[in-house]
Amino acid sequence: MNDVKARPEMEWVKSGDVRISDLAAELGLTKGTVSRALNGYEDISKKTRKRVMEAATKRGYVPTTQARRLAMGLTETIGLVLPPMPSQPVNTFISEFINSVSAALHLHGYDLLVHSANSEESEVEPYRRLVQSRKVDGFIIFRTHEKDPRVNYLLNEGFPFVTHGRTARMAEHDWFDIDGEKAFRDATSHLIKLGHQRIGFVGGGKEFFSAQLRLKGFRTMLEESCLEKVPSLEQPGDLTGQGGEIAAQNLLKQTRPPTAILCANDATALGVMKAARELGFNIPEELSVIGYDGIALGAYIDPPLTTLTFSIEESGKEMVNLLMRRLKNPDLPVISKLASAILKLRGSEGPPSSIQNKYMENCL
Amino acid sequence: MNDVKARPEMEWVKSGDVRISDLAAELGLTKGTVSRALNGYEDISKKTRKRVMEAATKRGYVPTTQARRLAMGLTETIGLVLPPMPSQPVNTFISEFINSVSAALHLHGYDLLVHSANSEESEVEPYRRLVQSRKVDGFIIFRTHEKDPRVNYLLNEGFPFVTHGRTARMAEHDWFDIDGEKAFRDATSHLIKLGHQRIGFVGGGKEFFSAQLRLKGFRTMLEESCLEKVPSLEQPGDLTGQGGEIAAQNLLKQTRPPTAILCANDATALGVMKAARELGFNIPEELSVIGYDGIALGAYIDPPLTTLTFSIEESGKEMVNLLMRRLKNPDLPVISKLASAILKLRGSEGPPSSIQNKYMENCL
DNA sequence: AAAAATACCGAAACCGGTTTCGAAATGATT
DNA sequence: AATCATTTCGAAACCGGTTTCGGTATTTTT
Repeated sequence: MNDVKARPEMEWVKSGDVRISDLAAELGLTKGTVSRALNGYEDISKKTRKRVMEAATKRGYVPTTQARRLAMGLTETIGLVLPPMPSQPVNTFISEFINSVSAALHLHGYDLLVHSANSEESEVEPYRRLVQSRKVDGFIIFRTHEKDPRVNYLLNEGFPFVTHGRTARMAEHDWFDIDGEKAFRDATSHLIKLGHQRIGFVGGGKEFFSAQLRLKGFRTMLEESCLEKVPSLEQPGDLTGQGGEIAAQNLLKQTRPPTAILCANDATALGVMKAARELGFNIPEELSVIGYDGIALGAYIDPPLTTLTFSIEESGKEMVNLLMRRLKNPDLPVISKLASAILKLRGSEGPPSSIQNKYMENCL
Repeated sequence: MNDVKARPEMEWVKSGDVRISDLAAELGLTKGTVSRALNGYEDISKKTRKRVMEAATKRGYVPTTQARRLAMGLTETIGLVLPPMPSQPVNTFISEFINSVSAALHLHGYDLLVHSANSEESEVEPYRRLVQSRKVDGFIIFRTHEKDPRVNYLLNEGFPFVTHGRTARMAEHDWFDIDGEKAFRDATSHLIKLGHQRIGFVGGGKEFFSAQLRLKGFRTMLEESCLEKVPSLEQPGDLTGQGGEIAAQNLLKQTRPPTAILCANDATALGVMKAARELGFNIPEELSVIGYDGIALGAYIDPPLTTLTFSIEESGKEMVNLLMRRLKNPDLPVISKLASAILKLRGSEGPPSSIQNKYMENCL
């Protein structure tokens, strides 16, 4: 890229053209010495170090990452595999999550490698490839299943990772999770205090462990409040808007439809609201709806969606902390962190139109 | 990692433990020969090649990516820098986009490095770092500005990249874009045919080039239809829900409010709808609203949001194609691809309540 | 059967850094 | 001033591959 024409006299710092050997030659030193000077080794005189540093900044020297990493035997890269998303409606979570993870990693000098999963191959295949080709030092995994093949594979391989969400083997790996059980106890309690007696639940499929915990919280609170558990009021879902629609139809077409519906995530809640509208249920007068995720967009719909929300940024940061700790010392005991979601009231819930029974504080 | 205790007799294929030198020693060959055998060089006998290949698969040999890339002088990695997203409501676009780009890159053997931008530093800083440390071979850039510092930097540096969106210097770099001008001509035409005479426009800030083109399409169609251009009906926005709210208030509180509002994206449209509800405008009877982006979630609100939509997957794929071409041959002439958005009618628009003037096909 | 051509593989340099080890130069000690 | 301890740097190996070059061994040609 050298122009034949003479350029005006200016610092022509075309970045990326100076290697450590160039610097060494220019300074009359060896590569090794320059490297040690730049990396703060103690066996370099202040004078030499100063000379090297100045030359480095003057020439705009930046070490080639690939070479440094090869020499040091690490990739300084963390892998994140996106789940196949066939027309997932509201995956606003993912981009925010990626953003926060990436930012947190950057503070530690790590890069984020985002890989997409091919829905035709096994779920672990992308992980296997990344491990075998040694492209990453560890993984961030989210949307865990109770029996998660990815977790099984990595545990077996002894490869570092942190999950967002618990698994059946959570005692064997670091994890971060939101206390969905408590969140749904809170939400259920809130509805009961408003006077609801028949509360529906639309969960994620049972493959997602988190969805089960949310269901558990729902049931627990029902029991504590002496409300009978009605199986037909618990509908499965697939965490999509469409899943919410179908589930809501099943719920609302019953002879005694629920007066409130708890949803395992916001996308589901949007589907529920849509179906409710189409069936002529006014929200929140005739039907209360509560979601989970806290997507910002929920504030813009009518009525604004009451939801359980948590800090995605904090999630990313915490997970990165756990992972960095693990990378520094693989033999440390497993730790985990459970954060809590808070109920953000926005208006899609309220007292039932006809309060059948008075709310009872203590049940005996 | 050798256990002292004897293990049962099984193929102990712990992946990632075999190097090319191990293979070579095992076969009585040199590294170079093994490498050439594996990479299909012609100067290897069929017999030797077979022997090498079999040993490789048997031992589960996979070349270490870092070493290969260092030797070959390329990173096989593309960078994508996320814009700072301070509570952006609807960024579902981003995750889908990342997903499709990542998948497309994978087909070419490339990885995607996702970097987050720190809002405190200059917009080009992340790019500069990635270029200088030679972490990537090229960039995918989106949300371009008319005068885009990132584009300026990379062009000056001679570094490969493709943009999603045009810029002032679009003749100098490859780009992919949606024909927003045409899209908004179509949408405007649709509204006019429905009988609307006073149409509002909520644009993105003028820093986004695409927003300007959309505005241009809007104006063009107004002119072609002999509708006067009313400056007060053109409101700026910032592509967020909140921006939409503010803009809608400015529009709807006027003495002669518009009967329809075109929005530069769906997030804005949601804000507009929220403000309209609060001001007592029924949609679509008293106010038509049209968005742009085609976020899946728009189908779940009430009324479902009519929007201009395009294939994000195709966008990602096309951009990757452009970039791969550029990497293979940096000296090829600049090319670009313009895709079109289609108007997806979902119900948030309709004829105005009172048709003031009859729609005129030709204006003379 | 000798010469020329070809097939096949080893040797070594290279990519751009890091890190260990030892030697020379400097300073401190007696 | 001779001895020992420190400071400071050079030399070389190494990370794990790729690629060029040249030299045998094997065929093919005459």
